Amino acid sequence: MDGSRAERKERTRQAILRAALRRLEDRGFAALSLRSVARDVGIVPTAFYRHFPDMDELGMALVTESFASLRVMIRAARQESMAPGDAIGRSVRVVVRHVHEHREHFRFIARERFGGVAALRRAIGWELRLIVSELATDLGRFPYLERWSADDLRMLAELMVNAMISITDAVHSLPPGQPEAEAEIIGTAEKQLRLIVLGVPHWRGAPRDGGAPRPAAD
Amino acid sequence: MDGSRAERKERTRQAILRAALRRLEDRGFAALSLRSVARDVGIVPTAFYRHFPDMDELGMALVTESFASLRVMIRAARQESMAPGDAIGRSVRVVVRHVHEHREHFRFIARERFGGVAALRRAIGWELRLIVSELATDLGRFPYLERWSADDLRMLAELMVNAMISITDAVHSLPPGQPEAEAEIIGTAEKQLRLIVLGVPHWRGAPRDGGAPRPAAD
DNA sequence: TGTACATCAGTGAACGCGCGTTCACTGATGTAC
DNA sequence: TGTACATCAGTGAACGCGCGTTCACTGATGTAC
Repeated sequence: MDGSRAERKERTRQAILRAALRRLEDRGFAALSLRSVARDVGIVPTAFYRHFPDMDELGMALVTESFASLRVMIRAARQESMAPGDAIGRSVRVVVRHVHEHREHFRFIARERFGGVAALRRAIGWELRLIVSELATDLGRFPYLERWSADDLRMLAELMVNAMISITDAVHSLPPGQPEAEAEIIGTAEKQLRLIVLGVPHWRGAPRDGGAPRPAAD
Repeated sequence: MDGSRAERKERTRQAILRAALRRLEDRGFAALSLRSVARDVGIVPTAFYRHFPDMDELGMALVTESFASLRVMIRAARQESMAPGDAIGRSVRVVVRHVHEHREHFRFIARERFGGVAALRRAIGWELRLIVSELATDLGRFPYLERWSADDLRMLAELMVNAMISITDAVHSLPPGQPEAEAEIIGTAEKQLRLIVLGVPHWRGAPRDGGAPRPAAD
């Protein structure tokens, strides 16, 4: 056991976060007990209080950590989408890779987004709305989208974020080590995003680019 | 207390389901206790076992009931979508109305879809996949879509179901009695579905209808 | 460098509580004759 | 229609268990002089 007292304390704190995420593999946060976390870390239950005032604060720390992870992914996906070529395909693969590498973070967000703890639902909802706003701003720089209203950009961003969320759900709901099932998920996700993008030039008939008729399918 | 013994038993069973859904307003199913349900119903905890072998079976009964409710909604939305005129708008409004009238069922599905109980996650996932399949079949009858592959129809159905699910999430995450916030949700949902549909005639350039260029926005 | 004191991460006993489940029971309803 | 017996929804006491939280503590690390 080396390191200063502060370093060792930080290490225990990290161990608590790791143990909690591991325990959350098959249970919701509401069903996670302080004692089970302490047991996994190898400390006595009362030592938990040296790091968090209660379980709710542990939950909030997990939200913070999980969204830090999500934002790393978004930054990577954004870079892929700005390079020329198959932007959608590369973005989707970035998402899938990150979901694999940080399964626990994404599962935590997915599960607690509508989970049993109101404080976590609120915090996660807030963060997701922020991400939608940021994507809406980004989208405003793409062809056809420069003249869209802020509202419509948000609408589109929301649609895309929802599509991405359902990819992450699909990815971590399949058992590990099924490359062909995963390839299918990736394929479907790409198609969905392509279909959405396909509608963009025809939105409200704004751009004068050939005047395809509005579909009769509505 | 009238009715036959069987009728009274059925009434208690219904009371248990009602009490459970009421308790699930602010908690996940994993955090729902047998004793709290019994307390609400007004029976002794042990009487619960006359109706369900354990809490898991109560959960499965709630899945069955909630999806019966969901299917009523789908049938209504399908009817709206076949009448001429603003099919999307009317379908969305049907969804929103049903979500209001059966808040508890929809919240249950939303929360337990990724919730802490594996058996419920599996059952709900199965039912949702079934619904996607049925919608895919339905969609195959619309203009432009007759010649889509089964895979692509499923992809589109999934996208639409996800969009609808996020409507229901949005609806029951807002406090009751906010007509203007709700109108905005409805508006956004309609736009999202319209945008998706707008891409349909241009998918893979299949139909020869004017040959709009593929968008550069990918 | 050495000593005296302060800090504080982790300990361990103890508490009261709500939980799921068991068991033998009660007494109203249902059925066979 | 009346009687004797069977069924079974609901009762109430009891159990052992894991939980969150309190408290006074220990002893290694850190700091002031």
